[in-house]
Order: sequence, then C-alpha cells, then structure tokens
Amino acid sequence: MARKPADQSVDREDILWAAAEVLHRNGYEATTMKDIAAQVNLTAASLYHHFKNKDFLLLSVLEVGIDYTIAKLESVAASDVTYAEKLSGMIRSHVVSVTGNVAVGAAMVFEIRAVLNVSGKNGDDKFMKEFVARRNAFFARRDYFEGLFRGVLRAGIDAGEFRQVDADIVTKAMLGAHNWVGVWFRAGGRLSGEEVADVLVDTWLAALRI
Amino acid sequence: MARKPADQSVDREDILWAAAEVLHRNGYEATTMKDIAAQVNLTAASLYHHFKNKDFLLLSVLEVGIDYTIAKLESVAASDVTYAEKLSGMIRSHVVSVTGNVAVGAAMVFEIRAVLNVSGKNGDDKFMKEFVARRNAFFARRDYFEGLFRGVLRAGIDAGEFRQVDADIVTKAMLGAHNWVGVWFRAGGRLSGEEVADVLVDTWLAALRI
DNA sequence: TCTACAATCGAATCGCAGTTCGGTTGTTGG
DNA sequence: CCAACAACCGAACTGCGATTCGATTGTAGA
Repeated sequence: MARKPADQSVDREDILWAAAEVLHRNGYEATTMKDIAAQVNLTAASLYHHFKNKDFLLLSVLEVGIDYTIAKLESVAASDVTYAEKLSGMIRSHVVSVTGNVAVGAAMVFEIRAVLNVSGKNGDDKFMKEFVARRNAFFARRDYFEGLFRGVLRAGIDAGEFRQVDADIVTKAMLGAHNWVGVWFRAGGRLSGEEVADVLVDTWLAALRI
Repeated sequence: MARKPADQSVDREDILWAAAEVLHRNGYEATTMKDIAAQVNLTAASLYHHFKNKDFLLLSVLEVGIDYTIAKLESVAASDVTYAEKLSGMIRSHVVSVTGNVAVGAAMVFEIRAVLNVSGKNGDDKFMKEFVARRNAFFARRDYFEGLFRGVLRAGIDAGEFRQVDADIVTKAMLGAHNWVGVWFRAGGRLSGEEVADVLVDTWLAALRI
C-alpha cells in the first residue's frame, strides 16, 4: 500500500456517499465528474483511480444502496412472527432506510434509467461486458427486494391474516409510496423518519385488515 | 399564416407528445434536441422555432401534463357525492391518467429536477425571468393538485367517513403509489389501466374505512 | 533506506450538444 | 398575383464534459 496523507486521502466509500448526494441534487446526467470530485476535494481525474468510469460509479452507488436496504430487510423478513408483524417490520425498515439516506434512496429511484440506457450508446465500450453483468445483477437484487414484500403479502393472505387483494399491485403500491418518501422527506420536518414509518405501517395494515 | 406542407408540418402539440416519449426513454439530460426532433422528422434547429430552448420545451411538456391531469380531476372533485365516492373518482382519474400516458406521467415525476436546477447554471440567461415565473406557476399547480386530494381526505375524516389518519402523509403515500404506476405499468400487461385503478381505489378505501 | 505502488493532479484530447444564423420554401390573406 | 411570414433546414460556433496520460508524492513493507 501507499499514499495516504492522513486527512486528504478518501476511499471508495467516501466517494460513493458524496456521489449520492450530488446525484440527488442534480441527477445523473446533470452531474459532472468534477462535481462529484469537488464534493470530496479531488479532481475529476482522480476519480478514475477508484472507478472505471462514470457509469460504474453510479452503478456502485446503486449497489451499496440496494445491499444496505436488503440487508436490513432480510433480518426482519426472516424473523418468526405473524405475517402482520413481519410486514410491519419490513415497511418500517424500508421507510427508515429511505428517510435515513434520502440521497441514496432517491438515486435508486431516479437514476436507474441512466444505467439502463448505457447499452444504447457506447455499444462498443471496453467495459461493456462487465457493466452489463453487474447491471443485471443489480436488477436481480431489486426484483428480489420487491419479492420479499410480495412474498409476505401473499403468505399473509393465504394464512388468512390479510384480506384478499391483488398482491402484485399492492406490493408495487407500497414500494411506490415508500420510494416517494425519498422525494419529499426532509430531516427536521414535522415528523421523524420513524414517525413517517409508523404512519405508513398503520396505513398499509389498515388496507390489509380483513 | 403560412407554410403547412400538409403532411410534414407538425405543431407544438405533436412535438410535446413526441418529446414526452423520448424523455420517458432517456431522461431529460440524456435526451438531445436531435433526438426529440428526429421523433417528429425535424432537425434540432427547427425545434427552436417552436420553443425558446430545451428547458422551455421540457417545461411545456410538464405544463400540458399537469393541466390535463388537473382538468380531469377537478370535474370529479367538484361533484356532489360522498367523500368516499369523490376520493374513489379522483384516485381512478389520476391512475387512469398515468396509465393512459405513461410518458407524460413519468416526465412529471422524474424530470422535475431538471427544471429545478435551471437557476443554478444559466444564472444570466435572457429567458431566465420568464422561465422562473412559469416554473413557479407549474409548481403551484402541482401543489394545488396535491391539495385536491388532501382536501377531500381531510373533509372525509372530519365528516366521519374516513378513519383518523395523518392526512398529509397519507396523501403523499397515495400520490407516490400512483406516480409509481407510471414506472411499471405497460399497456398490454395483465391488467388494464382501469383495472389497476380499481385495485388502488379498493386499497385506499380499505385503508381509510373506519 | 529503497522500492514499488497507491493516490493524486494538471493539462490535453475529443466529441458532441445546445444554440444561432442566414437562407429557402410554400401558404395565405389581400 | 404578391407580399409577408410561418416552418424549416444546413452549417457553423462554442463550450463543456468525459476520459486519458504522464508526472508527482508519499507511504509501507523489505
């Protein structure tokens, strides 16, 4: 190893965090490498030491975001409680994740397209192959995430804990409502992240109660 | 008037519609004027005959979108029925609007930031003044739109038709769920726009029933 | 103390996107 | 039939953003 001037050097994690913030403010395409670099006191050129290119940087942000969210969710989904309790915990977990890091949450909602469209342009890029693989893996993670909710919903319906609803649509409605929190939530507002989560838990359980 | 080669000439409306589609696919920043122009068989230069610049074009898309949505919503909101019936109609109206024109719906959700960030850069642009004015008017329209839902929700709660909930948060949850429909809905899928709307109406009323 | 290499930067490349401009073409009201 | 103007286009300008490259600087391990 080498070069770590104590207070100047930043690592991959720092950059991702900072990038999420800038991305949140401006959106992927409107965010320049310079913008992101500035956020961590680097030059644009330096970013290429940590990430292959801009697309990989965004993808990395999305990856840590989904991994973090899923990690928290899985522990809840695995617990041995009623489906209603399980769903409550998952909703709370998701909403708190979003309110806890609006930047990453919003990136996961808004910047997916940027990652999707990559194949459209640089159809020849040297990193293309790896990129597509990682991108697909990311989407698989997202589907898995959605599946966790849908699974509990279905199981709860089958078990007679929830009323009969279209699980697919209701799942998407839930995720849509939660994702949207990242758009309007601001720390320091009338309600804390936990309080918002409480309202949403209450709302969804009411919607599902028999 | 002049120049209207019968089948070539397009009008403002056509361009806005086409722009919404391209925007939906690529996102504002990733969409070039050339892309939009191509969609209506024009050159980028020609677009400047119809719109002052790219920002105004996007803003115009958003304006027609919100106007259209609000127009449909107001007729429902004005009807003289129970709050539950009114809310049902509004939800249906909103969801059907979104599913009926996913492109515009998605633009209204995803491209707002692009319009927001304008002040940050061209702080000197000659059209700045007019732009800011129109942009603010647009945001006022959005707030008004949200207010229509919140108003009915509150009134229904006061009237004892709905159970006690945090109207602010539940309103945002509803709009989030509806907006999200524009992200996943595809015509020709398992359910039609109307059917999706039915599921959501059912879900929200269940969440609000006493 | 050396040496290899991680971490960084400045400067240069390269292409492209938004925009402008001058000119062309028909259509239409008079 | 004519003038005026709407609708359009090709070409050129301009600036900026992603990316590359060579050089520099410390630090960690031998």
